[in-house]
Amino acid sequence: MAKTDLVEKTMNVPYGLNIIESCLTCKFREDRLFCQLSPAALKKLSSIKSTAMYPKGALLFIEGQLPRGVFILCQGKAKLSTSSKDGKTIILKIAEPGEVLGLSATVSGRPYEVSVELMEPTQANFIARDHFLTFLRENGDAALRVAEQLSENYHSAYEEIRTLGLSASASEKLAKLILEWSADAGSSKGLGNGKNPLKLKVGLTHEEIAEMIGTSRETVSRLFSDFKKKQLLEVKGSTLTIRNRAALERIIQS
Amino acid sequence: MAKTDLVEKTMNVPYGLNIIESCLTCKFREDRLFCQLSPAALKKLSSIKSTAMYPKGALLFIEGQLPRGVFILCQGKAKLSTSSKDGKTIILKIAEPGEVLGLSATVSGRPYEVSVELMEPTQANFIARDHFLTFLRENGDAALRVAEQLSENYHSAYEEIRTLGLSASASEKLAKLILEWSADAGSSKGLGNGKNPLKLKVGLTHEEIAEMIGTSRETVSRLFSDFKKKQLLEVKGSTLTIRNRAALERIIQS
DNA sequence: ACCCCGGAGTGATTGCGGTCACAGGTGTAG
DNA sequence: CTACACCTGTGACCGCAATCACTCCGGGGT
Repeated sequence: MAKTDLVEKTMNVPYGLNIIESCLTCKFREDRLFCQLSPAALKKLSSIKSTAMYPKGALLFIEGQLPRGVFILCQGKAKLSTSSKDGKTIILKIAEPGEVLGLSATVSGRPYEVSVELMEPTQANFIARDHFLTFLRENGDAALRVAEQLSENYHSAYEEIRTLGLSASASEKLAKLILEWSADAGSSKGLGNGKNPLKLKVGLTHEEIAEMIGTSRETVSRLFSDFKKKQLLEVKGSTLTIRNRAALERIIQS
Repeated sequence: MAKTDLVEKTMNVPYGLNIIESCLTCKFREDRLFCQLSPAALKKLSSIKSTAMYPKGALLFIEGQLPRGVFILCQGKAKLSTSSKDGKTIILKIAEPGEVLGLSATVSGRPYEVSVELMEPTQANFIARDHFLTFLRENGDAALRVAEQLSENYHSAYEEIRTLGLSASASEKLAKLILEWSADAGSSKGLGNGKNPLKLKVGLTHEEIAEMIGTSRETVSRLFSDFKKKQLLEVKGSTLTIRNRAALERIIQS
């Protein structure tokens, strides 16, 4: 494909990324949205998508814009956020490679509800809205997969509502977030207790963490101090070590 | 169960409802999920659905249950809520006739994330999960409509996140809710200002309103007093009259 | 008629966490 | 190496709203 050639030529060492050459050999294909489609459908899909590289900090789209289409993250993380006029911001989620962004807006035609900012240099596929919709109309199985994805999106939004609405204290919310992280990372059994400390990398500032749990930066700082004092965890640089997971779970409580 | 017996026995004049005989003549068909399907698809659809009547207070399903299928409200309102172990409850939305409930859980196979309690005697259609899924697989256009519905669900969850996470004060949230109500009701232009008071029926207790905006019952009471004192609105029985919509909008502000 | 119960209004008290204000710390670009 | 920008940690203060504890009201049920 000409497009890919172009990419190769102009971006030999784009932003220090190794480019994923083809969707067919992409390691994320298996566990994501468009796995198990018919070969014909897959072919059609790759004919309407275009790949591009973006630098760290780039904005794929901004809340309120009319939906141009969907983006699929090949590699790199992205921050989905929304903010009010008075500058307050919520981070709804950190998207990982393989995720489809802008799906609900593209399907419904409503404006994008979040802004997407890349946290690292990123390779992403783009599919324009009209192409995407006609593709879905012609491929019922793909439409069903999209429905599943949307269900998942809804579910995570729902979880966010629960934390925001049901948890009394800020410490509760922070504990919840940390446990979520640890589940994503070493999902392997009972780490994080006593003799089995669980380490994880946190690439977020306190400010950003605050925006994720709907509190202030200072409160996050104080809570981390607290948790450290209580021996629940340790922080060295960007590495967080969970020392007493049980106690964290107890904070979320009852 | 005794409850079901009661339902069967009293079915003749179920709960003072006029039964909607057929989906084909239902006035909600036009503007809802499965409009504009092919006649064949519509026929199939009505062959797999079953209609039932429920008393006020009935629970269609409960959060955490495995998804049995979807419910479509023919008439009557329902309260979608979720709650934590310690008894705190959030109401996510009040569903109106025509809405499809349990969609995301049914599509994804995840447990229902909310509980649905009927606020009035209600007629509803039920479609079992497996029937529904095979129907979707065989009708691509229906799958796409489902995707649209899910987008909408996501969108309203997203709005909830914004109010919960971005609004500073409780008054802001209440003002927002009231304006939402007024938009649903007399969407007609600039009512609710000065000489054009906009009346609307509120069938909710202060307790329930509190659960919708994530605050306490007492605070809702106090806020209503406040708003009345400031001439923004009046309350008589279950009728709420908006006197100064502009001021309400100013509360949401900046 | 009565009671009774669920809802509504209101005061007093208290504490969590937001905000302001600074003082270190760390990294990186010049 | 220095400088500047951006993080992090902490103290002081103070306001909103949760909570507790009542009273009052109205509509059913018996």
